[in-house]
Amino acid sequence: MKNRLSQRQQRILEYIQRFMDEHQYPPTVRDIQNGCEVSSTSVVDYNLHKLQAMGYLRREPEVSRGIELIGEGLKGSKRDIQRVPVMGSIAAGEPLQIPDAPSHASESVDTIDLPPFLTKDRQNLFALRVKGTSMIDALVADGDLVLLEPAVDANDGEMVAAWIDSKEETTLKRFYIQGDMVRLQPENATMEPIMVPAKDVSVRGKVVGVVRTM
Amino acid sequence: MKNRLSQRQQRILEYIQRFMDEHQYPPTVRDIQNGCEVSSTSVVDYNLHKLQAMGYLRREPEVSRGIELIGEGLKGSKRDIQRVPVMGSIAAGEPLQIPDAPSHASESVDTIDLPPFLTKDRQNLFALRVKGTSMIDALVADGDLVLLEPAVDANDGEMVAAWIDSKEETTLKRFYIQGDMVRLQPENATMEPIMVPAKDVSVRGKVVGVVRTM
DNA sequence: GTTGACACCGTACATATGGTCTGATACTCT
DNA sequence: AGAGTATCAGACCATATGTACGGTGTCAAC
Repeated sequence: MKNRLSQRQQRILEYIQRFMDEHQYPPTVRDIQNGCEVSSTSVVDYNLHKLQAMGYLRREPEVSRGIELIGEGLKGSKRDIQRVPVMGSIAAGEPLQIPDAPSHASESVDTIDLPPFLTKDRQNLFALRVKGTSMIDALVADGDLVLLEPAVDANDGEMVAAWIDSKEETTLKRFYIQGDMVRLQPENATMEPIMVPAKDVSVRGKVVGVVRTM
Repeated sequence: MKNRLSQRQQRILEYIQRFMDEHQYPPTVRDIQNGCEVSSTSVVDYNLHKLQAMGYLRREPEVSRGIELIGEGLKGSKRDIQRVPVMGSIAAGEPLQIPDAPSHASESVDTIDLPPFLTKDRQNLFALRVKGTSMIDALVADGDLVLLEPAVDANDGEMVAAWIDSKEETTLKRFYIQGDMVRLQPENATMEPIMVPAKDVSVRGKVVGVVRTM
């Protein structure tokens, strides 16, 4: 299976995206035919099969307009939004559950929908509501929503959500390795850094975004 | 025209929302018929006409699945996202155009899509990219995206984008009225407030959100 | 009672639409 | 050149789907 899009497939894909931005529903095979200057429905059908095989879209057989863009096919589309869970609050010292296996069973958690300019291809994001002012100097305020990408590791200076064994809590801090210790640095002049053995701390996620509403 | 939804119309509306969240396309009249336990397609058609007249949705005649949710009908739907223009940068002193009449003609501007948890019913929002550190102490950093609601007025202490006649520029500051003067207060210890006559300053928008990506 | 508006039902119909078949054309590879 | 593959054109069919039309029961107004 060739993995590159032919010019025609590219055009069809863009047409579908454009169509779905304008209307709230997908185009028909014949819409695509006209919109992309194809002379036959069968050609469209043929290429849609190809696009489906390449994972750009899914089709519901026998269903008019039964086209769903998925994966790569969503890029650039208005509809490329991710629903991410708000896992609770952080820095208030409460234990925090992190989605390991996608715990989609628990419908109870809040979710928010994020547009692509916030997610930027990252997968399995989750969000936390910040409690407290420990990161105030890093421009993260009480009540802000921080967006995290799951991670088990971090580079010096990155802002992470980290689990501290001894305290049995997850906290939002900057991460620095110092020998076999880890320094968790709050960004608040009135607070002291936390030093813990590297083996007693585990990174849960890196902060990739901050959102504040007023 | 009655303006309340009947129980059946309520149910149909919710069904359409649910259907469009699950699939990427709207339901057919018969989907609705089954999903809402209606015994006839014509009843669905009848109620869809009603919903359309009440402004909950739009229908494209003769088009299968030609249902678009609009206005109130979008509430609670995953698709309730607003596309807002990024009008440029602010606080760097460049003149800044603000959308008065919807200048949708200018396709050149960047846009971002905002989910409902950020927009919260507000209309005609626009965004600006922050240049500089004048609001650093208000936790707005260089490079942040601020979300603004058009306004011609502000209360003391609100963060606004304001046009200053004498300087011919728009700037992001906190807004305070002092007699017939206006104090535009930067939130940066190294910067001085700007005092201008009230008649020479016009508020363009209030900040309603801040977004930062890393 | 009669009327009329309203919500609902059952059905029939036209067409919008996806799928398929047949064959043709271009391109690669041997 | 010949085999093989990818692509395309046009026609055709089955069905998915929007819509029209006639009819029923209810309820309030007159």
